[in-house]
Amino acid sequence: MAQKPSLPKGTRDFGPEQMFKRNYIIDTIKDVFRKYGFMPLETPAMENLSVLTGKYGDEGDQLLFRVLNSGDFLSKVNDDDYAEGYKSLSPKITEKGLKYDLTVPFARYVVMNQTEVTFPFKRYQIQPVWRADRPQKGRYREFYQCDADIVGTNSLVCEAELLAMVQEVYKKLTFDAYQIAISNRKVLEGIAEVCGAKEEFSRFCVILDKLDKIGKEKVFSELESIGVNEAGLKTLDSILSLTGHNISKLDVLAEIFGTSEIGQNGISEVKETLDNLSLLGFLTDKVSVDFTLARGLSYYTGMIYEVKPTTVKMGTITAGGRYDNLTGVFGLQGISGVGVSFGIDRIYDTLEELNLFPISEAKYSKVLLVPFDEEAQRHSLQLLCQLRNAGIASEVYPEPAKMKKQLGYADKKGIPFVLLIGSEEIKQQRYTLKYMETGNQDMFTIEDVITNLQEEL
RNA sequence: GUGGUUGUAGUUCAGUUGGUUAGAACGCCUGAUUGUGGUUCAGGAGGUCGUGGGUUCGAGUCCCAUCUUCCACCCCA
Repeated sequence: MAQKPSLPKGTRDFGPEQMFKRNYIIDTIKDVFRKYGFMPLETPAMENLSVLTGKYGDEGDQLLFRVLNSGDFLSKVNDDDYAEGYKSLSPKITEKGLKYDLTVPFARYVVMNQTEVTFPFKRYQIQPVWRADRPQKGRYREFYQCDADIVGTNSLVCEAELLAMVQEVYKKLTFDAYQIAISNRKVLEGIAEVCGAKEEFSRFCVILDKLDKIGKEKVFSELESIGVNEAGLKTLDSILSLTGHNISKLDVLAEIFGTSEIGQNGISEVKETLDNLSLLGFLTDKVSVDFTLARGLSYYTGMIYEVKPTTVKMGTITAGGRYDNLTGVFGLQGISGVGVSFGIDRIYDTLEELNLFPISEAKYSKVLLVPFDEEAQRHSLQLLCQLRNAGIASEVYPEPAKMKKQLGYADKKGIPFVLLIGSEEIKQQRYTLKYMETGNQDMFTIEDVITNLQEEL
């Protein structure tokens, strides 16, 4: 029974062309991570749900993919569980889930291996994660994250290093049309405090973050609805109206904060991060302090940052921040971490849109051996062996098909050379090497073929 | 989770107010060309019209459900 195959919603295949480009991005990021001293880590696709739930807020819990228990998953369920609905039923039939991000599994790893890891621990991790979101532009249910985190130190040198890496990665990708927005949860808390929204901090953040999307009026009216009074809005207005250089904005904000300890604290963290970044040799003109930057999962506690393209309509392509006590929920207190996450899929779309992928679309095979008959095919395998031993990527058409077919294969696959092997060649021990682009061809011994191809490399 | 949108050949898409046998381009296969690809020419194969119901003498076309695509919201990479 033939059935049309299909993919689960929000998932994709990556064909060879796409993989070349994806690998280009991933390799570039990986190189930079390594250069900054990060070590690789991988964790399972699945985690126990106890590890995942409660770490991403209510929204996040709903977006977790749950894996149904194997076997008779109903064996532990009775009628009462069923009657009480999914909240009661769910924990009895599913105990594992697909990972939602790389940070929480990393925290789990650090806790489980705390005696082995050397702090500060710097690790990078490039793996798919899954979210049961409704797919949309630049949003998939399976997508790759590309994280680098440093845990076990409070130093703001880490923040600066991560921001430096961001700039180095995009420089290597020849992508320049982006801005890094930075802020600090403590600065936001300070703002909430002076605006009288301290009690509603998380809702305050969510609303504030929408500023560039829905505009000031709507933000203000939403803030009013959570109890921010007119004086508070006026203060906020003056903060949002701040212009000029990063440092001068921060200085004015410090005056507005007055005695708000947490706010002052946040400001000095931002300043120190910027200072460290310039000591590392990076201009801070790509970085702008943005007091409306409030996003981030609920676990961020200190510096936060996100990168957006400026000339392409695209969401955040890189984001990160500091989380003071992520390992705390797993029983390891006092470990602070800070990380950054590159969204490969969105970077891909951005580079594609701006035509920034290198033109040299890598093709693997340098030469295709084209045998005319069974005897030539046997002969070609020995030549293939010599070519490969010489380090030349080469392949043979696996059946003695018509030359038209074999040359067509080389043509479509973009293999630049073919080596024709027929009875005449075997007799002479000289083979016809043809350059596909021009159609020029000549006969050489296998040694000369190898020399010629090596010169081409 | 809310609102909208999409689905016809391998791919991109036509298909009139419901009316005979559902078309095109590209791709694929064969031949022109028994030792020469990308060009050209000739011929050919390929479709349960997303799926399941319903209305009708008759459904690719209308209705309902469901899945899928894309977009916006919530939220997020």
